[in-house]
Amino acid sequence: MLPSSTVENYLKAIYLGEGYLAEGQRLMPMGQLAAALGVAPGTATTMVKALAESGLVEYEPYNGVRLSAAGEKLAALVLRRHRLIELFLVRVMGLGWDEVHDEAEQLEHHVSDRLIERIDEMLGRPEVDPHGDPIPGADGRVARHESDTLLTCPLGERVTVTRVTDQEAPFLRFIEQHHLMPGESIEVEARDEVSDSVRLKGRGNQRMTIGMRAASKVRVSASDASSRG
Amino acid sequence: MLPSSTVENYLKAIYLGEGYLAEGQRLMPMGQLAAALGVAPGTATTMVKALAESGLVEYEPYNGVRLSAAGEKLAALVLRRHRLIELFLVRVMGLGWDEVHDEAEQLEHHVSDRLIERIDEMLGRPEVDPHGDPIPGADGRVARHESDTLLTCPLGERVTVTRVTDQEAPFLRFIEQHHLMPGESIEVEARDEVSDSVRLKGRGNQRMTIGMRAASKVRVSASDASSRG
DNA sequence: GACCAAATTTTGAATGTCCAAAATTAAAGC
DNA sequence: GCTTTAATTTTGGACATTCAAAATTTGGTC
Repeated sequence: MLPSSTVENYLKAIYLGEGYLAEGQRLMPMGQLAAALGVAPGTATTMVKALAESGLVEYEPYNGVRLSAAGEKLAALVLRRHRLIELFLVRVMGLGWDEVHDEAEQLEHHVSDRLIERIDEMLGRPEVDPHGDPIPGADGRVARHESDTLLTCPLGERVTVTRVTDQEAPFLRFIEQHHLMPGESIEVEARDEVSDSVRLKGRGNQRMTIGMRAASKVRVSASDASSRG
Repeated sequence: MLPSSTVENYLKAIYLGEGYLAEGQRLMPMGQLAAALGVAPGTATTMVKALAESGLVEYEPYNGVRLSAAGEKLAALVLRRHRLIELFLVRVMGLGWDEVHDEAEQLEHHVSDRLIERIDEMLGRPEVDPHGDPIPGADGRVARHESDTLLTCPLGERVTVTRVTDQEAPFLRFIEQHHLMPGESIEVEARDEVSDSVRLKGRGNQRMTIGMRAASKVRVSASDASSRG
């Protein structure tokens, strides 16, 4: 029995919600899951119990839920479809990177393996989507390499934007307008806890100041010296 | 409230099932509808009553069902999406015309207006899909021009294939292999009721004989003299 | 005009997904 | 250790979609 859209969405939400606790015992609280999916808490409980029945998750009542190996693979494949579709919509269909998320959210559940393979081939087996998010392989494996954000990277060093971890259209448009998209080279000049802000030197040494919440959503890596002229 | 995939499929089935009775009072029998959708008869009855409630169809108990104006428009738009997607998959994605129907069957319910508009634009606002089926406009209007089939066209005259009205992959592959795809020029040499067969002269005057059922699924129009030399 | 077969509708029930509100449990403070 | 609060689960119910099987209607036939 192939998983419904709903099941795929639950698995994806758990998969994506796993960036918040130490290794090993990482369990997603039910409340967080319900909130992520926009359903009532009771609904999530019912659904998660069903998912546990079919072996896709491990459920610890009152504690939370975690993906099983099978569930994790399935979730990765959903994400693979999502991200390939996003990249396809931007590169081939010419849509804006701020408008492809919702479309992909729908299509990810209804595109055949055959078509996804065609898309992957047509795009040259890409490794990241337009937001810099890694695209899992057809086997469900992902190359996760840890990286800093604008909140954690060293001050006064040139870094390259690798990833923008917020899919909201207004935020993405802000990023685009300020030349903070993946690939751009920038530098963090200063951070100030009190004013909750981060000062940046961007393209053409243009200065800008953004809030810490926003800064935490921009991932960067040290600009590789070998990549410059 | 936007229509579910199920509702769209019911409307589409009624729309497509309307090629069998005289004008005006054309009603689709419930049994035929149920068969087209692959559901039990009782299921179709229940659903059609609900559709009648929401004004998408007119339902005459024990007689059958017909689309309302609203229902017809909606059905046409579903078909528009379906056919644009099919053409897109063939022309842009390079899939075979025998493998795009099922894919489109899924995607037609989940593609946004925005993306459909992009596809339409990218394909140059096409009028027919890969099978020669007309693509309704964004307003739901279709240019229906009547045409013959290989069963009804004049004998011994050159005609051009315009449309193949069976989406089954094996049939489409047969058509492709025998050069009977839309655009090909052919001639019906003879028909024989007793042997239930039709003899054709195809590309390069290649002879072939096909059954009457198959012949009825290939639509043709008189080859326009102005389109030669 | 009664009867039969075929088509159709009704009935009763199942599944998947959801909610609101009540009941329960866990955690934290005193 | 009791109590309050927050999180979670349970309960009872809704809605859309489906089925199988029983009941009904319709359209002929004799």
